[in-house]
Amino acid sequence: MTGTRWLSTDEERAWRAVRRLLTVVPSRLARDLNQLGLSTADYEVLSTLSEKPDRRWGLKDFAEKMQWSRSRLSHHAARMEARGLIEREPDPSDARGSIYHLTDQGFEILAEAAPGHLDSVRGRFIDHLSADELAVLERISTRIADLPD
Amino acid sequence: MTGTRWLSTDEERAWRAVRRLLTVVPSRLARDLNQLGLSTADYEVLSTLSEKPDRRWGLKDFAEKMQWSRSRLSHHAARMEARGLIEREPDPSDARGSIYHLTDQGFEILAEAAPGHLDSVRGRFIDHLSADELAVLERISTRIADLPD
DNA sequence: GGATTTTCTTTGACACGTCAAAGAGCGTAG
DNA sequence: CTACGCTCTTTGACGTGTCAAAGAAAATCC
Repeated sequence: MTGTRWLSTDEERAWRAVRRLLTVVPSRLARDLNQLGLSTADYEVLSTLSEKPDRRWGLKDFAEKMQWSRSRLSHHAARMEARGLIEREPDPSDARGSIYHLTDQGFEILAEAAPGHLDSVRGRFIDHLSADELAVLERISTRIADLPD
Repeated sequence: MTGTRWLSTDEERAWRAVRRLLTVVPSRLARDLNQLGLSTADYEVLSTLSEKPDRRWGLKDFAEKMQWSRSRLSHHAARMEARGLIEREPDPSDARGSIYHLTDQGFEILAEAAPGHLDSVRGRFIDHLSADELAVLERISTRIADLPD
């Protein structure tokens, strides 16, 4: 064991607060989104797909872009396909590959859910921060997230 | 639909960064903890239990304290009991109730994992923030988490 | 060109969380 | 004291994520 330094009182209090943030924000956004008929994961898949000009994506790159494991994406895509939100076709240029694309229905559902989700992000997060705070938060977030894995 | 305001460029960039923080930090801490043989949930249960002087807690209050659903805690406790980390007994004062307490093994395992987890929190988060930043972050986190559900 | 290794997606088994329902005891109103 | 409603914990079904292994096609090496 390395020489462990315990947390100071300030650090401890701050860490407890941050831990709460880390649970509470995602769970509230998820709840709001559920009322629109989508899980957070669904929403991410749909919006990531829709950001690509042609709205199609091979699993490998798609998973990488989303920072998901391929297995996770494959599982989730299977479920979304069953619901008619996306479709898979074999990749003509590589017979091992699968290509995912949005169905019209998937696109519509995303379009319906997006404004509500945006309100949710505002109402549960962004609108409660000053521009300065948001800037600090972005710097911190980027720095931490960019640490080596 | 309410008059939806889209995100400004700054807000959008900041929100993307924060979203990344929200996924990446918990997942790294979870990974570190897994290597010590515990899930994040396990660790929370053990440490919450151990913080109580007598190390015993009835499910209802325990769940409330942890902000977990009773069902979730009951399920998770069943799994942890099977692993010998905690035990349940009937509540003598209310025959519907269940009382949870740490086993010696559970306490030992927590004691072994705690320093490593602490290093992890430092190395993946706290040590990369100045005292000022940590203070801002605590204020923000508290404010956001305390919003009405 | 044929064998071997690598890459890619899917599948299966399992741990986890949620929601709804079941099962049992408590509390109270009459 | 009995019947009703309320509260408590557990259970079951299901959607989800992870990890390991299977199955198939490419790429590489001789």
